[in-house]
Amino acid sequence: MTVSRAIRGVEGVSAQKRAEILHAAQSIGYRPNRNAASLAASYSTLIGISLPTLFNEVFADILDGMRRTFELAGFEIVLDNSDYDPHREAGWVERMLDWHPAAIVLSGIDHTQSVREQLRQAAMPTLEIWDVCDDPIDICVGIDHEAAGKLLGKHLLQLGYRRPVFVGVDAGRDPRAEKRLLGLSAIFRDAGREAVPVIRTQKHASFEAGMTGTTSLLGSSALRPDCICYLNDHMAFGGLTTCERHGLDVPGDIGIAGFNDLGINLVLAKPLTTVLTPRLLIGSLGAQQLLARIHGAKVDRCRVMATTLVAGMTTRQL
Amino acid sequence: MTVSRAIRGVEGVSAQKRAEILHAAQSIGYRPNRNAASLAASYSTLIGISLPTLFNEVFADILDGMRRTFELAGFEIVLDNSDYDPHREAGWVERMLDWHPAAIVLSGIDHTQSVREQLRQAAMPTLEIWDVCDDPIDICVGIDHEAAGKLLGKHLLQLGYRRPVFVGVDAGRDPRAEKRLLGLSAIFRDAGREAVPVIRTQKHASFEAGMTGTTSLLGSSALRPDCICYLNDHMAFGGLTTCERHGLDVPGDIGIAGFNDLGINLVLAKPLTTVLTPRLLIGSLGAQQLLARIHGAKVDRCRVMATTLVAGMTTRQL
DNA sequence: GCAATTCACGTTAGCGCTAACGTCATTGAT
DNA sequence: ATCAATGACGTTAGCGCTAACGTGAATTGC
Repeated sequence: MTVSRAIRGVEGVSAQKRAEILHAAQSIGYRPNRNAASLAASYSTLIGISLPTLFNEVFADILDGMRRTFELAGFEIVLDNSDYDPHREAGWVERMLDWHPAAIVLSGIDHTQSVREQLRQAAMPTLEIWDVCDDPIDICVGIDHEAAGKLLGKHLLQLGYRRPVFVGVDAGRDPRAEKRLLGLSAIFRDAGREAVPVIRTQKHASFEAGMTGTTSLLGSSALRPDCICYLNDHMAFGGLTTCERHGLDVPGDIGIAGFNDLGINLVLAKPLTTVLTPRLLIGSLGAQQLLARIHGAKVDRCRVMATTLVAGMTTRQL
Repeated sequence: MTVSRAIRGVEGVSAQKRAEILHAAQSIGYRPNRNAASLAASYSTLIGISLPTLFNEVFADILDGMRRTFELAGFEIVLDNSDYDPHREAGWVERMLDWHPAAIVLSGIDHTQSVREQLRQAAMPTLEIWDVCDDPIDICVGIDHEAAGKLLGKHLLQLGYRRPVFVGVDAGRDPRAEKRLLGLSAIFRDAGREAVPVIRTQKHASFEAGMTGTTSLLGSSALRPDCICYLNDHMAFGGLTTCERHGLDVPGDIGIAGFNDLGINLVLAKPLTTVLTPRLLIGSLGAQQLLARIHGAKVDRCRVMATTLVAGMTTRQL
């Protein structure tokens, strides 16, 4: 028992004895068994994190922001990729809970009812990250995606665009993108325009998906957009090169807008018009909030971070 | 005990009893405690994976390839980012072993001596992925980076390039890149040229790093390269736009080559000359080999995958 | 028809820790 | 001198599983 206390750094051991014990442990190569500790103490140093995908700078950024904070606090990260499938996520949450982790992090706020119930019933500290709502499972930190869509919409409207088209992925694959589309659409509807038409691709939101979506958009004679809004900057860049390949001048013939202000935007001759999202900040703030929550402190249930419009050179200048 | 058997699907329970037990478990919401199982059985369903970073399509691809295989086999992934620091990796391996995982996956073959010793002494199934050598800790699956560097070097030489410069990151930050540089350099040295000069940036291998490195390269009057080889395609693209911003025509004034054939290459008007690496394949094959190893099967200690030269439009045409 | 085998299921012990509660010496207040 | 408080360390029990070894009935072989 004294050894256990000494190793965990718990009070009740004299400095001399502690040094003695640590030295002995070192010399025989003793390592505590974390499974046994977890079992006996009913607390854990595992944090489960479910992300839709890692092929997306957004989640890599958010994860990086969290990782550093959790690591300093001595937690290990158990990762899952849900591939944007709520049922996969639900299955993972169930299995994850069998490990009795210290906390769970989920992407966004759209989860199956069973996930919500299980996490709440287990009184598991749970962080929903990247999207926000009034009634999170436990706490949430992210941005208001609908507002971000409106931010972009207002800017495009102000620049004189009237017939935007949105290029995204299959409905339901990315609920946040749908909310941004909703906000964008609302702005144009308020301005007396029709709802923003949508082109969807089956791929994930990659450079290639931007190309695929744009090719089918430009091939369809029905839509004659004056600007194209993409799910994110990578799709937008794929779209940009596709437009140019089709002989269209950007922004002369058509405007292009992305989302997130990803790393590529720093090196483009023609930087994308986009919306900057503070991903690293969301990650680190989220992790801090969650740690506080694990330690029983009272924290805000919901933290909404600001987004910033980035006026690039792929849309008209004011 | 019968319940334990029924739930694990182990032999020795009649079909009727099993159904009865599973039904009862379902109805009371019973979930097995994995910490207890791990403690009692001395086997685990955790697999620890250490990657240098997720801001790199390469490791996201490899992880994705592994993930699917491990998931089907019922394992959970505990992830670490070493930030290319062997000592961080070593610390994580030590802590990870305290969980008594089923296996460990490390990136590359360059690890601290203590990591090698600990893993070997624990007889831990260990996969070293993305780089290969004759004496892996346990098994390895990847590509021959030096050979890949030579592949690119031969191609550039054949195209008539004589004064290449390599743009990468700080020495030691990416041992694989150093090996590719070694191969590249060897080709030009064999052809009677000097060793390939190197420009290094302190950032990670991003679009921005390509820009930064290229800016300092073009600013230095000492080097007058006829082509620039980058650590990877993202850096190459950052370099490409930077060259063009400096008024250089690519490939007219200067050639540019990347590495990996990343997703962006699909949408570029001027596709990069690069070397295709089979990342997904490496990931899934590696995972399969590791699973076989976990189950005690004999597997090849080393599997080397082929790379393919991609002749793009950022270098002269033959 | 009886021992030997097989099968379904149960009992015991222990995996390596930690919470909770001893024990005993030391300290300090009265 | 007496007793309560404090601090350092030890003892006991149990976290929830599973390996290994019963047990007792049904089946098999000869």
